[in-house]
Amino acid sequence: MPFDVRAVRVTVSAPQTMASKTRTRNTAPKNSDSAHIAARSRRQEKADQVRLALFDAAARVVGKYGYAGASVARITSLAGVAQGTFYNYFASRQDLLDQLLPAMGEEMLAHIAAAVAGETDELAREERRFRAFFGFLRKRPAFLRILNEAELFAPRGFRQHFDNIAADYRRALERAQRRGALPGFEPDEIEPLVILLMAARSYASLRYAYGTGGRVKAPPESLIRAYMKLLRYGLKGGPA
Amino acid sequence: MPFDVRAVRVTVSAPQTMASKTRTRNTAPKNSDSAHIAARSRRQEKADQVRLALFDAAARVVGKYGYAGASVARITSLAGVAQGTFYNYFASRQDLLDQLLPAMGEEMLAHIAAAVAGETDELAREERRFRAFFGFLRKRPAFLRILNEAELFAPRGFRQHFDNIAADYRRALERAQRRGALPGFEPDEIEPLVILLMAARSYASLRYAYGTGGRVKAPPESLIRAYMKLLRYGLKGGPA
Amino acid sequence: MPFDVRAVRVTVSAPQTMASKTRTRNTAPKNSDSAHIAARSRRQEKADQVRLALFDAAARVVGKYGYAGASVARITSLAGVAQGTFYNYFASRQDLLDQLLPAMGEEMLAHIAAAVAGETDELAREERRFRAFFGFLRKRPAFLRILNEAELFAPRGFRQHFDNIAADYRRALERAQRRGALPGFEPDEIEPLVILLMAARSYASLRYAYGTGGRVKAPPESLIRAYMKLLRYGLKGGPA
Amino acid sequence: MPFDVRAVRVTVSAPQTMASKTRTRNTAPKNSDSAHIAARSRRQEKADQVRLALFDAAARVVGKYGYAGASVARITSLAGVAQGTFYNYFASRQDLLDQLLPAMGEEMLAHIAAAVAGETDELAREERRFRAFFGFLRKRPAFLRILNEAELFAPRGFRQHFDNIAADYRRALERAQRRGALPGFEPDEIEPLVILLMAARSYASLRYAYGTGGRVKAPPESLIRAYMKLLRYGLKGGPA
DNA sequence: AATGAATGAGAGTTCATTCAT
DNA sequence: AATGAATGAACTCTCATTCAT
Repeated sequence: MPFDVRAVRVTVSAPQTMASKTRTRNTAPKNSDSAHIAARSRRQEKADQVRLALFDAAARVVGKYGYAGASVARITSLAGVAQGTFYNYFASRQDLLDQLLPAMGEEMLAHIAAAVAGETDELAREERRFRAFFGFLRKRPAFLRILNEAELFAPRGFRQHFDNIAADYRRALERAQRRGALPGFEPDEIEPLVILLMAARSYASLRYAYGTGGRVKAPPESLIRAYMKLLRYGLKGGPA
Repeated sequence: MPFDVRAVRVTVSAPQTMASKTRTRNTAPKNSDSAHIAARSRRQEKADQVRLALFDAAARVVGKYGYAGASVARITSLAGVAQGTFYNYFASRQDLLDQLLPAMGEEMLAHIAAAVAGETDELAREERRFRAFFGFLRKRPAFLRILNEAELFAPRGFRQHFDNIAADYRRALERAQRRGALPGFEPDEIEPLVILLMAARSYASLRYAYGTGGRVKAPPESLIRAYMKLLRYGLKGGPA
Repeated sequence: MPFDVRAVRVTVSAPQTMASKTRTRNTAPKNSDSAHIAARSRRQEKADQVRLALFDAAARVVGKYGYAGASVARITSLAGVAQGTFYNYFASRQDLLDQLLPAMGEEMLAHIAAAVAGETDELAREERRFRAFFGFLRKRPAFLRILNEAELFAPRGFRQHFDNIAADYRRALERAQRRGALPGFEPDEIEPLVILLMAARSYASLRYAYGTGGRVKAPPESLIRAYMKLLRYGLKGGPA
Repeated sequence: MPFDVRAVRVTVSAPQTMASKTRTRNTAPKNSDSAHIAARSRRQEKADQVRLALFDAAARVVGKYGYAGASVARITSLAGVAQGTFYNYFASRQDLLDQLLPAMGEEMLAHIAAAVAGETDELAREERRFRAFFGFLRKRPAFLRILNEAELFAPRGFRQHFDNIAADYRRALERAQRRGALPGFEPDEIEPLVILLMAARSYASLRYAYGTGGRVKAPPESLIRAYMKLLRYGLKGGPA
């Protein structure tokens, strides 16, 4: 299944204006009769397709070979364009690599938000988040590796993603706290808490989600039970 | 401060038999008069020194430049031997890299065990473990980076270390359970629990320990408070 | 200040017929009612504008980045047209590059001729030429670099310019000789003499005119004094 | 005819310590028994050969194709070594390219000094220098192109060479002045004079020495006559 | 006539490993 | 056992030119 265009659009547009040269080329359109406009938009469409093809190819390649194995040659070959074409869309290999995670991260956020909707109990919400995270991994198997390697190979992208997710998580916990959940935590403990919850997801995915041949496994129920007991009762794991 | 020889010895022997050709050279003793034995052991000693110098150099280099920057040239140069000499001691660059983490991991385990000794309350023990982990990072600053990058650059070593630590942790929790702590967890939830606790350490170190210029920062007390509240009361963070 | 249109026109026409496909398009007039003629000339005017914009942009770019940095992309971008448009006006990048120096050279010739006008003493004329050369460099800073790099990057253009300048110089010296100056030189020594005088200008500009940031410095008076002493008295530098 | 080893040695050693990594590698010789010493010096000899082969190949390649055509691939292929070997001897392509001209320049200086030796009349000395310059071009045909292109493609090397030559020339003229020649020139006019004389050589070589197929032509006698008349009598070319 | 995306050959450089000495 | 020079495959990136629109 290829990339979701919309999700990509949203996030990618931001770094584009900062670091890459795409979309807003410094072309001075001299002419505006309708034929030209039509031609331009047709070209724009084509360009979007190519850009997406590169994006998608990169995600697959990183998913399969890791960032280290994601050479421009492999990516363009999979996308079906010449190597040089790559540089019409991205300033550098790193530029694309850094866009990968934030783009998919947005998609993940949306996926999780949808899963949580309607649930009001905070612990139940967290369980849904946790499950939805793994659900997303199965939907986008490449994401598992992209996420886990980005810290080292796409640090800018990782930081951006991390901050995105952490901010989102933080807002959620703060809302919960205002509703009376999490009564025991001080304000300066919310961020550490966020880190710990993100850690759980990440490490659990590392341990339980990697299947063979790029496949992503569903986590065992024991993991989810343990996670929920920890959140509900702490280390003792049960009431009293 | 260079590597602790003993710690290295212990752990290294394991991967050696798997992947490297060191230590157990097939130097069949052809002669056994004492002069020869003395000569051989002197040679052996020299060899151990070189081996250790390479090990130590590798740890420093990875600590400073990361695995990706740990070229054989840099390691041998720091160790003061020729590049070719490297291959008399390790089968490949990867071979050494994979030995790095398990060796230091043993040291870490010892460090933590010492910190926990004498404490009987399980939650207090865990707090000591958590603090001792960060204490070890400060004692061996290179370990922070070695640990966090090993998963990608030294997967065999990472797995071995991971299993070591997890097994140790598991034994600790099982003992605790037998003593009546952790009453709420089923046997098959112990391993997930171990993962979650390891995750906390690792992610927290990622977020809070990296200082500038290879320095390692002490974690904020708010992190430790949040961690302990989570373990004591779960997500609600306090009693009732 | 942009290019002087007239100067360009004059010179450019020559290489055009050799190497480029411009100006003399094979647009056979199929119809000759005045409306068509007017339309055509309007189009012609537009085309000349584009052509000139490219020319001007190229001169600026070479002046700033050198021939090596004068990519078609940079030139067209500065000229405000698409890359492809370039090839409607010039057969190749090299084609334009080779036209640059001869065009500016004509302008230089005119500049120097104006400076010399009215002076009859040959040595005084040469001093005026020498000074006017540097004056022109300050007027058209880009020329300095264009001239000095053309030999390597636009050899055809350089040769053409060189021959232009040398022929002009030669005519001047021959006229001077007919008026009784330069009595000691044989006819076959005039050309070498021209070379030597051109060498002086060029090397002096190389050594003394390059300022920082594309600025052009005025040469020191000691240079001009030394030059004039050499021409007046030879290597001994003074009478007796 | 390959490079003159001695000439190369002398000059190259200087930039080596500054910019390249050759010769003085950071190897810690741990052992000093005579076998090792012998082995080392044999290796050193071999290394010198390779270095020289690369140097020589580079000179030939630049002489034939120019600096722009002097790719590492071409140089190593002509030298008969692998591309990677190049980087055992030079920090970069540019590093070697910048060493080319100074090395040959030293040789040129020696050549000219030999030609001038014994002559006391300054004008006669200058004629010998002028002729010897062209003589050297014929002896080392590659030098012509190396010299003329270095300014643009090996600016560091050019500057070094230029300063070398200019300093040498300057010393010669100052000596001459102390002996009573050049009475008309002020001290601050010596440097401009040096520039003008170097200009003459260089431009004359540009105009008269380039033959077909890398051959170097002898300059016409008319050039030398014109040069000497200019130096003897100034622009009037003859007495009175 | 104008556009601008696509092309692909070729560039310099790195580095783990080998191997003759 | 130690050496360190040689290797060569693989990498990222540039840019003049083409051509469908």
